[in-house]
Amino acid sequence: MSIGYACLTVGVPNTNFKSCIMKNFSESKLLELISHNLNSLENIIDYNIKNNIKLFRLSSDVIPFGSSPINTLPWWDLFSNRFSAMGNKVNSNGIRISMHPGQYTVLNSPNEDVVYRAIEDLKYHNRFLDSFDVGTQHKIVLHIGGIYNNKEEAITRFITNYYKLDESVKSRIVIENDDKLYNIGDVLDISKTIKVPVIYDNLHSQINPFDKEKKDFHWIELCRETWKEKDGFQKVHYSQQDVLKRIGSHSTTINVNGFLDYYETLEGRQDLDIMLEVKDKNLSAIKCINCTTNNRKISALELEWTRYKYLVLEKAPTNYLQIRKLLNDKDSYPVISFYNLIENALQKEININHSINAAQHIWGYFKDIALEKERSSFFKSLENYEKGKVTLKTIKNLLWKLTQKYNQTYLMDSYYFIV
DNA sequence: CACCGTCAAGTCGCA
DNA sequence: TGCGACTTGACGGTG
Repeated sequence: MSIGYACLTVGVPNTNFKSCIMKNFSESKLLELISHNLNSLENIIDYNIKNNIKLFRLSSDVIPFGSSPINTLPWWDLFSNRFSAMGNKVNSNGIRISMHPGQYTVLNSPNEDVVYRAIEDLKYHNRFLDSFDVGTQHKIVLHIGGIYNNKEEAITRFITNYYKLDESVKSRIVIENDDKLYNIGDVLDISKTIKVPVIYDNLHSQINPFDKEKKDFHWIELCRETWKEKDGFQKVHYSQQDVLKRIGSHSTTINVNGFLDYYETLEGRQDLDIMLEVKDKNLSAIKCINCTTNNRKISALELEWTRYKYLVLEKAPTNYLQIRKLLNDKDSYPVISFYNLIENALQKEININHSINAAQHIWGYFKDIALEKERSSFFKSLENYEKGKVTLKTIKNLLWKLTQKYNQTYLMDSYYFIV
């Protein structure tokens, strides 16, 4: 079983993607953007390898205007060396990649033009994955599309248009239930005709159920039948509702207790990959991996603690002390209590005294090496923050600059700087 | 450097 | 029939 995350990272330097608006489009601009984005993508892959994350969705935005007629660059050729290098890393580390065109790629539209663009977009996604030289278990996830006042016809159109796709594109397509129009029953039905694997999304099914009496595992077992040998392990999407936001909004982080409730219903099945859809991305991936791994070593939690500790200290000093105590027994693996305390701390409102205390802790790394003007600048900012003149972000930016300047590797990976 | 409107895509609900 | 909402992260212009 692999657990992974989608497209972007949180708190990993040099992993951002750039784009431009059509108005500023030019070939040289495009070359520059692609080159930058491929660097970022390789950094993400390196990060995933280092953190033992074996499942990752590639962003569609790596090649700006990837399927647009304005992009006539043979990027797969121009950057073939870069793709090979990344492909080797993916293959040799047993990483499974995937892509997921957005909600605007609609294969079943009654508008021919829209369908044409959808087909072009799927070709782009397939070409992108092909550039890594990976097999057909590396999938392209697609929703069914719109209804246009006649669901039956819309489904027929989806099937007809699916058959128009190239064999190589079809070999990667998998279909997913959505939160509005096509529930898991609909998607499984479509799969019966076109024999395409089905991804079960738990949150979509909760919002748009076929039969709300049926549990997640029921659907996962039915979907399992749609995955063949050449498709690799069955994949599912897992996410939780953000309680403060609109129905369907993904949560900030994956709540460990909720995830484990779900995980336990899977009856120990290991031939299943779980793609998390969550705002804190890689952070939740590491969390869920640590919660489900058979390799229960406290060193994994200690490593996590180096990343979370100042954020916890800033939000909840009590939790900070509790976690330190929790990690004292080196033969234990108190993973659930550990993440419960972290999640609890991060939910708390910022308290000005606690945040000043945490900033001073970080300052401790620099107090003996910083220049006098850096010292005065820090304390001046701290004073201004206390008076409400500047935000905490200013303080953190200042400390982040010092972290980089003085190469404080221990602080480099700290989530403290992700405001 | 912080802030915020804009961009890009297609569908659907509502005047 | 046409317009606004929906979604997302980055752009790009302003202060």
